[in-house]
Amino acid sequence: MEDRYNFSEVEKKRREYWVKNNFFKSYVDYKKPKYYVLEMFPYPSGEPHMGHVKNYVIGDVVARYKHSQGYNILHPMGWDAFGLPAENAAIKNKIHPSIWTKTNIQKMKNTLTNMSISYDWDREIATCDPDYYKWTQWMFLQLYKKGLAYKKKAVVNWCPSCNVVLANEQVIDGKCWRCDTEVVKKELSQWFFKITEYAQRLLDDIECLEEWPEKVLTMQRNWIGRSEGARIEFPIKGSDKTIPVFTTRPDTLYGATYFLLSPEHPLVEEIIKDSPYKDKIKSFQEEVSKESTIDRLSGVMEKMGCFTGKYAINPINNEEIPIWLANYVLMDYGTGAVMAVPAHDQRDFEFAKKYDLPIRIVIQPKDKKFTSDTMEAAFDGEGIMVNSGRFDGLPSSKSLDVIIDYLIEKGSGEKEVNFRLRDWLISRQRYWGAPIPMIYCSDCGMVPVPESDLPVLLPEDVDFRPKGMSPLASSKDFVNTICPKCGKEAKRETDTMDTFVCSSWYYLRFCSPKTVTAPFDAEELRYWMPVDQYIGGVEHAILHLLYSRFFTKVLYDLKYVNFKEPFKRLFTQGMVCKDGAAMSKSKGNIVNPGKIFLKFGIDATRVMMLFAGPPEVDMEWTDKGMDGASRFLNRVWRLIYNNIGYFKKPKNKEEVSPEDISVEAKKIRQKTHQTIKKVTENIEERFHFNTAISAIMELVNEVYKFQLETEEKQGKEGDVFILKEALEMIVRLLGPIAPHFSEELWQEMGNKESIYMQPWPKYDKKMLEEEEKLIIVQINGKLRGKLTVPAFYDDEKIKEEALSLPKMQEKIKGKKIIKVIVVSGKLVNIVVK
RNA sequence: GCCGGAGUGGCGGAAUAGGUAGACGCACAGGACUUAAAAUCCUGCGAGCUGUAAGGUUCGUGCCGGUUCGAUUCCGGCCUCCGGCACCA
Repeated sequence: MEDRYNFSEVEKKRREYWVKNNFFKSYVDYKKPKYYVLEMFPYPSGEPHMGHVKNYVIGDVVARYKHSQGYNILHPMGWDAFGLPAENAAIKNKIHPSIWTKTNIQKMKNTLTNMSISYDWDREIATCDPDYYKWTQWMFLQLYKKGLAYKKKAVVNWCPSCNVVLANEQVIDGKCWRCDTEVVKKELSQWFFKITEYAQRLLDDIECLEEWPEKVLTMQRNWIGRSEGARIEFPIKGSDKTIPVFTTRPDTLYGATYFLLSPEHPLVEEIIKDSPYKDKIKSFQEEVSKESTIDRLSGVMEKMGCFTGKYAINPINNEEIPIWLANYVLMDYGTGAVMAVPAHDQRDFEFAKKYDLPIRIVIQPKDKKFTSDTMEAAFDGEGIMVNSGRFDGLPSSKSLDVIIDYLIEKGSGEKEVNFRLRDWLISRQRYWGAPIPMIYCSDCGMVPVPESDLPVLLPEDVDFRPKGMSPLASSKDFVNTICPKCGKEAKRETDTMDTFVCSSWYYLRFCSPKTVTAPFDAEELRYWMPVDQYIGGVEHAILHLLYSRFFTKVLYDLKYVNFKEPFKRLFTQGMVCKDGAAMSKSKGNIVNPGKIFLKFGIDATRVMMLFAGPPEVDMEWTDKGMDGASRFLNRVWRLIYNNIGYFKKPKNKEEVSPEDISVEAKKIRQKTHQTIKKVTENIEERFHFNTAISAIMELVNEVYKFQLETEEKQGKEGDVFILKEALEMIVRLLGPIAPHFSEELWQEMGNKESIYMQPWPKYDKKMLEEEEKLIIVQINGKLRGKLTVPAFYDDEKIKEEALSLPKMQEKIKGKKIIKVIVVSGKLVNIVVK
């Protein structure tokens, strides 16, 4: 054993030792409870960055910790390998996306194996591997069979830079989630997954996700966006058509003074065909369509409208109200038509003011009275109904149901629930993805590829430069096929699937990655799923996590799985920042993990990342922090090295009598057990590795002082036993945190078996008890003194002692004691006047 | 605008069924060892006032107020920052 910690040597030695002994291989074992730890698999973009490192270190600590608690661990890793960057890099550097991707996978895998993250590499998967995407295509077919995959012509989000459509979830602030380019609208025929059919269940089952961060659940709730209300039919004057509107406020129906249509509403054409305002309306529609997505989404846009010349009839009072087009009415929410109630909706209020439309108050608050010509903003609170015919005098809160019932009776409306969630657009006009397994036959129409013909292989030899249409369309060998139904010539679908489809089920594949006859082995799935601990960045709070929940529910309905939610517990880690900003190439504040590992070692990096702060919070990377972490490891190393002799000697007796132990040693023993307790609780309950490490540091500091003392004072016979226990615990508690380091020390201490195989240490409650207690003495709530008393003292005795302190006597002299508060074993507060 | 989360020393952060604010670490300063440096070890380290010293004392957890013997923690009202959603009818 060297007198200083040679990390490069030790890390290499221990890495090889673990691999040689196959410690991280996982097998089904019904005798043991299972624990499935999963970190969100990465997109293989090249070298891993510090964010990856943080993610995998957290996962590794959890996996190793849970293993030591006797769980049978599944801890796999793979690659989310399809996607645009591969294609873009390929275009730029003229290498095939598959080569680029494979090279990157190799690079990232090298780093991860170097780090000795406890992955079972036999389970490695890559979504671009035909053995994998065969089953992604299979998933598509199951959804298709169930009517959950459909193709339709729709106005979609188009990124002009990536040359590809985007799902709603991939549009952020009107911009492409990947390249920040402003998204434009385009009408295209596209494949969708009917996630909206699961909206209610996706919302309801959020209640089951007790161990997910509240933040993520809130985001999902908002994204699903359920609102309850009514669908009300408005007849068009002079036409047999009615136009439905959706409203959450049927109670304000009497206040509807005009009617709004989205400029894209399909009925606009018909309504204006004999209108004198026809030309004006056409140019208005054109103007609105030119408004950029960003402006239209930003909410700061000026409200604009145009009268159609037609009238709608309010079904509740047969009042005729003018029909306008307005740019603030969205075609893809509700029905694309709105009853405008300016007195009780701020948007309608602004619009009415601008175009001088009537405002009619139908709900008055209890404490004041509004008048339509003096009110300065819409009143959207609850109150008493007025100007509402037979409903006058009803509280608005109660009138909701009453009015809906009345409309139902009249046949002009019904209850309705609306969701903000849209169907998931999954087709992409790009090369590097899983081909959609569909065939178009001029006779049979759209025919799914038979499951036995899967996979539909991605052709190798394709010009994949983006042209706005799928590159696969240029490959005749790919496109031309025969119809599986009639055997005639037919053409393949040339779009590929959104990569989020691939990643919506990968956690299932990890349970049996080599199964060839099915996407997963049912038996293995039953044992391993659901994922017990999922760890990743919060940026997937909606996208990936919502899609995966959707897939699981579909598979549940198809009886392929027996659980409704895939991830039992979710942990979202914070970002790694430097100089106050997230590390990014454009900011130039990237720290290369490989260089750090070479300079400081893997374990020091782990300690630094874990110690910098709670893992769910963004952390600040500092070089000084790295110095501190290596200093700590070296300090522990020296501590063990200085005392290694005790472990080499023949075995000491296991038990010692109290007389053989010095007072100082007793304190060390107490501290040791307190530390076990604290570290266990901090890891178990909230992943607060920073305080776990600080607790170990405290113990190390105390043992340092203690060993110096015993050297000089020669201690008592039993002290060696206590010292050894403390040292052993320091090493074992560091096991999951600094694995190479503690494995080496553990074996240097004479243990033959790996520290990885050791059970997690348990603390002894008896050892936590103190013989003396420190009592805080306050006067009027302010700290005025301290008192040490035997632990068995009761409140009365403690109070006496506190009051009789000379210092207290002096301070309360001449004052009146009003009362004395005693908090058992902790504090005395003397209240004086 | 709505919904979350957070504001604590020079810095990262501890401490909340209300009970010593600042654990642990970083930085800094002083000392020991050394020819010297590095490394290591020891000591100090929120601010002010006071004392030769030990100590004493006031202020201090974004701001203002409340409850309480006692508030970083609970309540009410603000301010700031971060994240999400955003003309969703």
